[in-house]
Amino acid sequence: MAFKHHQAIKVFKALADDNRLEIMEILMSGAKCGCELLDALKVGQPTLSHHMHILCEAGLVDACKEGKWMRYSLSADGSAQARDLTERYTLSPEQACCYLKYDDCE
Amino acid sequence: MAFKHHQAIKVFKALADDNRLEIMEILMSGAKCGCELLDALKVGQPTLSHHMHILCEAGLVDACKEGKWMRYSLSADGSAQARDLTERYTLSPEQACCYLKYDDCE
DNA sequence: TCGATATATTTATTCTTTTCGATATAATAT
DNA sequence: ATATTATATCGAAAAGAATAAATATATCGA
Repeated sequence: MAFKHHQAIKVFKALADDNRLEIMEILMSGAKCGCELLDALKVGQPTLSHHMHILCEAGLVDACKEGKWMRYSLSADGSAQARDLTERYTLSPEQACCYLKYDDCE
Repeated sequence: MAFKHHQAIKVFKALADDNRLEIMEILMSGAKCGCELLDALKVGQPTLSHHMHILCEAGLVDACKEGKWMRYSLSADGSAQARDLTERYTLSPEQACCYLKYDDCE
């Protein structure tokens, strides 16, 4: 990949899927293992594994092995990065007020 | 589409592409017409048109016709929504401090 | 050690997205 | 009117992502 906005794409892509957003929402109530997530979603086990991989690669989710289980939890760093990236690529409220809008537009 | 997280997906998908992030960045310096964007990117005109459609549908960009040109500008509302959505699906700093992390993890 | 459980990997399939070429529309200038 | 410029739409090709079935690995309990 020779993307100019490499990390941003990784994070936004990770968030651009229904199942993965559902996973993020579930993990907000606390860490979960794969089988708990599996119960909550309508996907097969290999598919879940794939989604978790993408969320972890993006840094949004931390995973650690606990015996037989994987313990998945939201990453504070990843969350902070996602917020930073969204701010970087959108208009801040301060910018917005100086941002002229033509009268005959909209 | 029967997505549970419909609007979030639309916004994150819109942001999950290198060319579109580049467009967002360019528009941060002020409104532009299509041909200006075309000069700055390495894509053909129909492709640019497609990307602008996606950004507009997501609400991130406003478009209005000015004679022969389209005038594209960042949307303050869309930007605010993108920030809200990112916050909704990630751990807030306040949550983070109450979010236990196991010692033997990481 | 053997069976059961949790997860990952591989492979193939399907669905979606990106891109381009060709063409259409619309405004402007000559 | 006609040519030119800016943009949109259509159709197809190519690339990428999501899913599932089959299989592999690793841990735990009997």
